[in-house]
Amino acid sequence: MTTPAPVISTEQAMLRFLVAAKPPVVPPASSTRRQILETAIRLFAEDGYAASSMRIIADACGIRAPSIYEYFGGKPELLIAAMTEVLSDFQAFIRQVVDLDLLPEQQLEQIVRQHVTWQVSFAERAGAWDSLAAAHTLEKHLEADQVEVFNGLRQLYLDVVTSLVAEAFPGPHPVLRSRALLTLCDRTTAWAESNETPTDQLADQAWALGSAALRTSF
Amino acid sequence: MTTPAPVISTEQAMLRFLVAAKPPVVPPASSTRRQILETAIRLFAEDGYAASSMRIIADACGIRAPSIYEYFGGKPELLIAAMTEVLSDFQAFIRQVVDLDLLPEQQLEQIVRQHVTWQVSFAERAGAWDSLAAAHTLEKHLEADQVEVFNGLRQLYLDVVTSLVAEAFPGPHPVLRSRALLTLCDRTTAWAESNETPTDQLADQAWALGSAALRTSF
DNA sequence: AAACTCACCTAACGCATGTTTGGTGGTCTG
DNA sequence: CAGACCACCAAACATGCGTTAGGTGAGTTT
Repeated sequence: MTTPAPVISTEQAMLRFLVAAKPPVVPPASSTRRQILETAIRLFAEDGYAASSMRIIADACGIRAPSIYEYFGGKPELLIAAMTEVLSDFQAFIRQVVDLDLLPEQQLEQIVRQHVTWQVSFAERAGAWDSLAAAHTLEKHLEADQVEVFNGLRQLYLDVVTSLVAEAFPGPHPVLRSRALLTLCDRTTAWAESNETPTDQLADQAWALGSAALRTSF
Repeated sequence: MTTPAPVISTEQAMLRFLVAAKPPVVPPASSTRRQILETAIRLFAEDGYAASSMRIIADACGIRAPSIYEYFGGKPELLIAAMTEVLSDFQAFIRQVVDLDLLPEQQLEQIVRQHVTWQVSFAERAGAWDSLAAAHTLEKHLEADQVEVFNGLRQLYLDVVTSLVAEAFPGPHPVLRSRALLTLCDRTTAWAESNETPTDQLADQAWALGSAALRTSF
């Protein structure tokens, strides 16, 4: 299942990541469609796929279930659209701070801070404490080939982070250390001792914990 | 929702944790009951609550759905039994290495290693990559008061770890740093670059990453 | 041997689900 | 003003769900 994970060059990883920015295939254009999508994102993340029936999603939008079929082919398709929307949004947000001219450690810090910032906004958008755990749960309901598409997109991001970690914090197990760093980014929001902790402070904490852990020698 | 999290003394936290070891209220005694319980643990963790119907669970045990009602009052009760079993098993396993005479840092290392070891065995038992994420998803299907019971038990463990962290690695935000440490314990298994990585090595990695992060100064 | 217990079963219940059919009313367009 | 289009809907469908009722047959007890 897992390969020995060759670490590609930072430049190559970043270029691949940047190039994956495609305009959405179907422009939204309809506000009802948009509302259904946002509601689905929130309910799927909060309550899970099975617990969010088409009727419940529709009611939350002020419409009836059959109307959803005007915009989406069915429930699985709605799930794919919701997950695609979230993943694309995340990667576009990260792309804003990708800069080939930054030093590796500075680039890594920028990405960590942007990641934490996005996570805070996702928690507000979807009411979910952990976007990655939610995604993993939801993927149980998808076909294997669709899961591969999402994993491929995530891998582009993981490659960027891994190559930066390997450059900025040389040492063994760069993949494992990258995953640890990204988990800190995903979860720091949920660990906050108060809901009013400012985002900047959460980003500080994630980077402090993460950069310390990255200096680990095994 | 969250209090300023007073850190209680290590001794007090450990005693509370140890004292919570009660014999199960209902002795299993029946092998069919045991098989249903283990199957439910696996399917709930792998596929989720809604996707694991009574018929599917029963079929996996070689019986028919109504027979489950000979041993459990219903599906929610089966879920509670499954989660109680897993949480009790985990805490009993941790209890084996709780030792009031150890130095805080040594005690913490023992607990981290035991935690990682348990996580590996849980992954084999239930096919799930993250017991805590699975638990959080499943708790959506429980009544609030039952969730509180589980949270109370988890808090006993978190208190032990937090007090040890505060003693062994003095600094601000002991609760946040403890949660980060425990997340490393939960997830290191899933990050392994191969499924054949020996448990000892996973424990090494978790403790290396964790103890490095704990030295963080904010 | 009769009575009882036990583990399990088949059949069926009411209900919620995803989805399809066949509209309805309003707004543009000729 | 007729007709096309659009966004939406009520009603119905087959299916699968958790659960209950009632029964069967083997093993034990009296």
